[in-house]
Amino acid sequence: MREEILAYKRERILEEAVKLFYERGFNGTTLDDIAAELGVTKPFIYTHFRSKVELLAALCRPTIELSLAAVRSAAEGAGTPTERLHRGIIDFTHVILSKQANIAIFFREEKNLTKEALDDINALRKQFDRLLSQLLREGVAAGEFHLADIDLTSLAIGGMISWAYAWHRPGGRLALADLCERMADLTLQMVGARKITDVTPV
Amino acid sequence: MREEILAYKRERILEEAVKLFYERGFNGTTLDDIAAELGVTKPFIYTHFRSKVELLAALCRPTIELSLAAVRSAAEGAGTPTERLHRGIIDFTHVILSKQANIAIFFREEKNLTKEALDDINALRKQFDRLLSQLLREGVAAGEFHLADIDLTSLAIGGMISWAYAWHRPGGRLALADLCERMADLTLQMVGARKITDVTPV
DNA sequence: AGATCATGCTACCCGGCAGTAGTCTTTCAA
DNA sequence: TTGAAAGACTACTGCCGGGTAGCATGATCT
Repeated sequence: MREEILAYKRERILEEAVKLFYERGFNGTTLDDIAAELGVTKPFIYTHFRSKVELLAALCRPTIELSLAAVRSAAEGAGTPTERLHRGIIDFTHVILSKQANIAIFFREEKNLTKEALDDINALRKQFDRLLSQLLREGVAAGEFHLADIDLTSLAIGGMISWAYAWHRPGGRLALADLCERMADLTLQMVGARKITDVTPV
Repeated sequence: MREEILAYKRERILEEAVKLFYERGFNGTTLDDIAAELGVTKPFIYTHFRSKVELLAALCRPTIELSLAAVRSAAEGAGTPTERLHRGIIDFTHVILSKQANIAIFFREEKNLTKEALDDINALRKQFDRLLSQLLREGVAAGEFHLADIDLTSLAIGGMISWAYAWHRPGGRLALADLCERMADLTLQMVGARKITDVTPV
């Protein structure tokens, strides 16, 4: 109970910090701004986070973890490489778009993280890249994908999806789920796979 | 002569600013740092730029202009849509990679620009997107490209290439020209075109 | 009721840095 | 050789904002 309340306060601070860092940038936001938005004062924040940069790390890392978890569960799951890639990209895109602000903040503000926090997160990103490359390799081995350069393609896919944080507008032309689906279709086309809908109609 | 020297000094300042902003971030770099790197003092910089953010704008805008010019000249040039897209992506990728630091700075630090400067640059980006979409549309009309969603694909391509600023390491596995070529090939595969090398061998 | 503890606030410090005022030096013209 | 103008430097100012010390308030326990 005591713990839950503490965790809730922490979440509220993070929520508001994400909103303001996203709108005004990390350096354009003061702790007083965040506190004011929450209807509290600056020292209150310091009872939950040791510093402003710790706050930044706390709102970046879990989001990168989610991205990694999305591709991991798809890559290590069942199905053909095509099916797994499709699933992985849908889930990954979903993370990027539903955590759009966190992702944007991470990419923009990584220079503000401590070296330790950044190394830590970059280790996760490295795992992400390895998993994706490995999945592409399996697809090529299975004759499902047709690629000239696996590692480059992996980076290209990662970039194409990550970049969605920059242009996505919630409430735009496409619903979130549709958008994820289309990004996955584009990805399959890019790796030279037949569309999954041709293989296993849903 | 007088003018040329002035322009040269301006360029040197920008050069050093790009280097430091790229390494340490805009807010992590002081004007004293830049001045020290140049072997001059802070007021010297103020004889060439009115403020720190003007310096930032001065190093972002021309790079975005180059990107736009790259796709424009390819899109409005001669050749089939496939050839033009291929050329455009090669040139665009080349801009992104040869101006990697400037691009990185722009995407990371745009929140630090004045509203006017940002609107100005975003107008260029809008033109970029329109040109790319238009080129894709022509390719579809000509039966060369096979796309479910032209606008989305245009964003995806733009993102995939732009993102290269985040992973490219000069002196890496591939030479710059090869990298550009492969990104263009990936793009063609993504839009469902036959590789240009199948069409017009070089 | 009084003691204790948790919780959040008021009020402050202080360092860093963008931007400036005014001086010195160098150059060049007459 | 002197005067003026340009160009760059020294030496400041002022403020913003991260971080903290210590106080007030109110709940809980005895």
